[in-house]
Amino acid sequence: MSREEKAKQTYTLLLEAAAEVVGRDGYAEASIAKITQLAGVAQGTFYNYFDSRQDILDKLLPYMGRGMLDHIAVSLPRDLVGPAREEARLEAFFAYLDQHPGFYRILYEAEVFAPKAHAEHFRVLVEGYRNALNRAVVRGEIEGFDADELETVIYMLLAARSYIAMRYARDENGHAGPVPGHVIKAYMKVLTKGLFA
Amino acid sequence: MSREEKAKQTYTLLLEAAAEVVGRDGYAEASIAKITQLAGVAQGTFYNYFDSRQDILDKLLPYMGRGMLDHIAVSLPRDLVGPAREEARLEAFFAYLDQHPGFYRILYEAEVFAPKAHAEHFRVLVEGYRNALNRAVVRGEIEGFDADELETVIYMLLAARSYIAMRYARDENGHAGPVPGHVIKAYMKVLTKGLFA
Amino acid sequence: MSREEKAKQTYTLLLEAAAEVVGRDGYAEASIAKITQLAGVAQGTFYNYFDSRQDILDKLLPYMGRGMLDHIAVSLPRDLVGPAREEARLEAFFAYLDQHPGFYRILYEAEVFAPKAHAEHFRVLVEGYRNALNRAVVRGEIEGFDADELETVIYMLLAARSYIAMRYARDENGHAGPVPGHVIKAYMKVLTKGLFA
Amino acid sequence: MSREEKAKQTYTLLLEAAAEVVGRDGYAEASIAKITQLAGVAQGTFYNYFDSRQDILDKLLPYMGRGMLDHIAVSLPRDLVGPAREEARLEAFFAYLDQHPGFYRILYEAEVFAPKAHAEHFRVLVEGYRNALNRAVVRGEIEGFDADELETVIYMLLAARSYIAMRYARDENGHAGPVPGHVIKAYMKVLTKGLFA
DNA sequence: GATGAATGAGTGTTCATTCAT
DNA sequence: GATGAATGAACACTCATTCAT
Repeated sequence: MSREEKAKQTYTLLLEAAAEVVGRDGYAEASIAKITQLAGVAQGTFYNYFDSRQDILDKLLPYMGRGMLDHIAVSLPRDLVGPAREEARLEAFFAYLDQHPGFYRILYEAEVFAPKAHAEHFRVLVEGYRNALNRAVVRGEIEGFDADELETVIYMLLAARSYIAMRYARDENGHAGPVPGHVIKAYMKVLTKGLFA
Repeated sequence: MSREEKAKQTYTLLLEAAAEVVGRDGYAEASIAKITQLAGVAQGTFYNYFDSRQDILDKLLPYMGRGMLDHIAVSLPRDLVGPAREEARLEAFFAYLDQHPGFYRILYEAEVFAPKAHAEHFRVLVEGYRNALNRAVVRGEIEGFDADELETVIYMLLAARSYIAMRYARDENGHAGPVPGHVIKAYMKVLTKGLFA
Repeated sequence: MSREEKAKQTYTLLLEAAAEVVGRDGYAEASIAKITQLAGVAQGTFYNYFDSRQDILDKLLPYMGRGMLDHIAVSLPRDLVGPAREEARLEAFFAYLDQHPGFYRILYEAEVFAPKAHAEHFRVLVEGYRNALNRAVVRGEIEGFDADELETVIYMLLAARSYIAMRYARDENGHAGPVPGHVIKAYMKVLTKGLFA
Repeated sequence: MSREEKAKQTYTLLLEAAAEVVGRDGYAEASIAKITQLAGVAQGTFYNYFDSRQDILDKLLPYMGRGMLDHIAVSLPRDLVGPAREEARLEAFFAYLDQHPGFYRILYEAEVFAPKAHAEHFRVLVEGYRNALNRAVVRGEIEGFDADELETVIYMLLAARSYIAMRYARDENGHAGPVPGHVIKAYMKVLTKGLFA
């Protein structure tokens, strides 16, 4: 392995270690000592790759977030449209959560501990969703919402994801797990016919 | 003032000070030194009223949450029903937020820093909502959702509140402010007719 | 001992400890750990009395400098005038140095490690000297130097003190000691008749 | 360029870089990282030329000091004698300082950070001065000082140089500059007729 | 019950030095 | 000989908690 490759590897090693520590203990408890010990390098090595503790915390969500978006993009069948497409999107999100149990804390604590990264993550997320919904509008699946209103809807969808994950995708120990079917069903009912009949 | 009254007063003083500090600086930055200084008592005094720093953090959300629920209950016209009742609930929530700018941080950071209190707060919130929605079911305003599904809907409603507050109820400095009308409109459209036509 | 007295005592204890450590090891090697250990208090206690490491370093020279000036003032016979007064001043300085072996390092490293304190110390020193020389001018002991030139002379006198101390008042281990008589004699010869006959 | 020449060049490159860094930031802030970066070599390369950080710091003053002495020797007109020769020496020193703004810090911080080099530098300086003054004695320009006393005078002259440089040869930002004429005049008056008339 | 000085474990960060490539 | 990543000891500083007054 060349020097450059090894450096890249150490960088990733540290990032993965940080992801595990933050996912397990939260940002507040993620000390450099824990991260470097888990990565199997000396504390000083950390500072060859990151400027500060905050620096790696800021890079954590972009790193994981990219993975999540890729997963969802890949999981979504190309030809699926309408409400079914939205349902698939939600299930892909929960599937990713199931495979990456730490992602929930990394994502939702970021508002507090890595606000810039959190804001950027949301910007990207909202932008992607905006394009998806606009295509649905063009296809005639969505009617009667102007652009501003659609943005609010996007926040409602992201919000629902997050709270459903908080309530249903974790057992009493905070570990990840699958989401019951009736949850998805309720979500889809609201999106297709509203709450008030 | 009797000894007991004075003690009660100091207790409340500390709680209010903690609320202000946490609302302004967040849980992580809320040191005993800051809280006691704002309350105008010595650091040692703190430990006559609370077991530990975590103790007061755990009591903060119940204390504030009660205030919020009272505000909403009082604000809701008794005879309002149907979607209009839900709309009034949402606006009462934002009105409370506008008057208590620190509440957003206290509430949403609690998941990280006072998880027990956060869980209990949600239990109470969900319970209240469940009763409200069940009454709507009895009135025939909501149809086709079983009990489990209704719980999911409740989480979606709470989620929407929270994310809308995060996105629309704070200016770029994190200060509170009113929510634009089109946001409420979008929220109500989803609840009354869904997203997909 | 009252609380206040004890606090004052701890403050002085820390200052004395710092003086000893800096005098022995220099500013650069004066760690909080060394200072607090010598003072017999916990590391955290230090920060109840000083804002930072730099803070105590900045206070060291004023604290010691005051002692030195007092010593010289007290040592100088009131009625001594002319060159003999200057000779007595020099010897009083060396006597102080002999009793406070750490003072040399504290004073001369201050230019690097506590520049503000060093500048202020010199300001006070120069001011005092200016008054002394002006009185000698009035007495007719000094002639032919204008105010600007007198200031330069003061710097030459302070310089001589310092370099003589560096060369003659310390043994090979840096410990203090008395200054040989011929040194004083040479100093006085230059001041009374110059170098070039 | 031969291997040996290239090695010599790298050695000098490092020394010059160290001189610039120490002159600008002081010994305490002169890290290997800064020095090697300025020299344009890797950190590891440093240790092919110097044993340690202290090693290069110890070699800095001898390297610069030689330059200063050469400058003074070259500047001094051969046939100048008496007080005028001493005056020329002082002005040559300040001229060197003006051209090498970093030299002041390198020289005067050396007592703290490179004590061996500082002592050796003084030894050389004093030796040179001793020869100069002895020649003046032989020429009959100086009278009434024995050998020991002359050494003290030398220290007084070096001291005056240094303090005058500290006070008059630097602006408020620590940058170098010329010395006012009245300073030289006062210096010469003391040397030719003493302070006390 | 109120006080506030004392405590000490814990943290992020720096940097001279080493050594495999 | 040149490289630069890895090392780990050292340091200043914070803060929840205790306890004698």
